[in-house]
Amino acid sequence: MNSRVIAQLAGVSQATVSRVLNNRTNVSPQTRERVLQVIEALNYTPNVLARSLATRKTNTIGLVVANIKNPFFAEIVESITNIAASQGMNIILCSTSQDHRLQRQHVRMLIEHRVQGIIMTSVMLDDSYIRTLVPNGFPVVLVNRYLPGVPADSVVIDNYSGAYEATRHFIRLGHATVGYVRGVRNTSTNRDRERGYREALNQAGIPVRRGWIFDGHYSWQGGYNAGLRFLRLRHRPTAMLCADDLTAIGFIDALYDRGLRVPDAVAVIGFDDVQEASYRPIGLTTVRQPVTAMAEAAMRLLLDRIGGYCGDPRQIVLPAELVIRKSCGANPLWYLARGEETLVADAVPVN
Amino acid sequence: MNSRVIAQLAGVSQATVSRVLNNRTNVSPQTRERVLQVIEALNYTPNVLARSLATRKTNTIGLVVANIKNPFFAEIVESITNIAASQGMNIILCSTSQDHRLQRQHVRMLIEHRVQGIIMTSVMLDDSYIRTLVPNGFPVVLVNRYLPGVPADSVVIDNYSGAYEATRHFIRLGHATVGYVRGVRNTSTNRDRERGYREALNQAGIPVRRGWIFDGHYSWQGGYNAGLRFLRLRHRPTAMLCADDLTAIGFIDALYDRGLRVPDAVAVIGFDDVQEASYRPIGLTTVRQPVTAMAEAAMRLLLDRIGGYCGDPRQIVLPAELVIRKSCGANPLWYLARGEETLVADAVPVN
DNA sequence: ATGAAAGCGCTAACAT
DNA sequence: ATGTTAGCGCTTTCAT
Repeated sequence: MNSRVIAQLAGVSQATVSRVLNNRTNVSPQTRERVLQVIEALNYTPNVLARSLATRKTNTIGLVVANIKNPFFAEIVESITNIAASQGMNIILCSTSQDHRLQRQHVRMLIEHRVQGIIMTSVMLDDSYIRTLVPNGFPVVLVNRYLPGVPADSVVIDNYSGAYEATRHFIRLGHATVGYVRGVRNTSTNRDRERGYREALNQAGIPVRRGWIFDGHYSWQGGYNAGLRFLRLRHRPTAMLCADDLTAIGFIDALYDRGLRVPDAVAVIGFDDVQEASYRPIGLTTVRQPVTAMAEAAMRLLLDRIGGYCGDPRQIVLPAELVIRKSCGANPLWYLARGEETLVADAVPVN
Repeated sequence: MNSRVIAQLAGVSQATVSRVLNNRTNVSPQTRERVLQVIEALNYTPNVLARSLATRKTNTIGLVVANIKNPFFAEIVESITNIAASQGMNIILCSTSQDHRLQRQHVRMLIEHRVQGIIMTSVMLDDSYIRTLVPNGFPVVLVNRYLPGVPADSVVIDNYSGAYEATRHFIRLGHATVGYVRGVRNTSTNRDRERGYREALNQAGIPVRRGWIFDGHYSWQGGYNAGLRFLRLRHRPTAMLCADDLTAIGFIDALYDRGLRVPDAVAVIGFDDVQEASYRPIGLTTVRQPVTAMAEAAMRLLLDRIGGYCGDPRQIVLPAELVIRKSCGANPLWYLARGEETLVADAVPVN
């Protein structure tokens, strides 16, 4: 069913139906009423595809994430879909499973769908094909991970400082041996975090030991495997920084399965501050990413571009914040003794 | 840019370009090659909207979930988008935040986009407007929650039995006092689970006490609040069934904040078996929903409908499975003594 | 205030 | 094997 049959039944031209649908003013109240009644009676719904074809606007944006099951991405998706909905924008969601080919395919699909812009949360450092989109003026915003050398808008937190501070925190707590579990290696996030970790050790005059850096993949399983390898170490570090919270939890679980507890056996800090980190039995100290603020910033950048803004790329870097819980072994008294405020998280919500 | 300019530059008709694009056989290799080269050179991408308009097929399906941040839904989204991608289908995702109006609005939007079918994971019992879609022959599949009286395809687990068995398990472990934290009340899932809980107590001759049933909303916060109210009880039950895992974790966290530990203070069982339930420090006993199987079944039903199948609605009910961890206070020895296999979950993954 | 007509970029007969 | 033509269901001038 289409607007033409509505027109016929209402005894008007199809153009008039279109005017009613779009709330144009130049249509008499009686006519409008009549048209609306027919629409109602037939339960007619306009075809957005045809409209988009005619207007060359789809009001749709593409959202590409690595893995929706990672709660960090789930939170981003939630925030962005909410903002989009409130702006009358629709979202086409793609999950790439950290797969280059798949991601490229998805981007292609999005462009075929004539989305008005794309938000990508999961670019890898060698996804340089993105570079070809941007110079064409196609609106792209990178969130969470960025692409050095690619002139695209981006929103990230200061991962370097986040990791640096987390490692510093370990050192101040008295740890002279600190390890690291990596995330996906060819991502800006992992690169910056690993750099922050190394730099903090260097500046403290603590050598970085290769054997204390484990591979991971921003996943529970990656952290678990790292934990198993950690356990086989002759000399274990007393503290471990993990590339994200999921990794940290996997790491903790591996120790747990062998009867070791955190922070007694090892101190652990993660990255993201997903809700799981705050679950009390876990109590993960972590570097928070302000997801909502990131999503808002990303949507603002993207909508600016869609609105025609074509200035230089803007890079938004939000601050990282260390959220102290129990997994780092910090004791509130320790902070008190040093005259610092306790940074302890999770005030008890009252109803 | 459109296929017409490709045609011009390649010196062929636009119909031929279309043939190349659709891999039709009736086009000479040389022509095809020439066209492909122009396409490549101009980096041309066909317009799916126009194609859909012409073919009346969008290859797109709508997916409506309550809340992507709930890992159970995240897993459903992940599974369904993967299956869809493998079938060349695209997904438009909507998150309703348990809001009737919003959900209705989203469904309308999906129909405007001419999706070829809709998968809904979050219908509420009074979402009877769905009823109007189905008789029109529009493909709709309900997953997780169903709508009694609405003749739509659906995929659920046997929530009644799941809750019944979980409660039975408590009773067999010696608990004579068992409480329940609800999910969203006007959902089939909560209704069936609550019924299973009540029935198990009834059949054991244990009275159901109103004060031991708390409201929740399938959320951490709901569980946490229930936990706080639980703590104010004069006579507390010794075991609590929770409507989902998130609720259970919130409940556990509330107790934890007051210094009580699970299962020492109370035994707890959840529902879903999301990954969080298996995190070792939590170790939540729970009723598993086989998410992947549910997603596959749902997609199969939907694709059948899209393919033209128009038989009677099919209701698929998958079995629920109790996954034993430590939060219910079960001890492997206990099972051993009774000559039962231990059902304990989470075999240690080795790399 | 309303209608007629020309597109939007594609597919799908129908011709040749 | 290729071209011509008529839509798909809208929006948008341009008339009236």
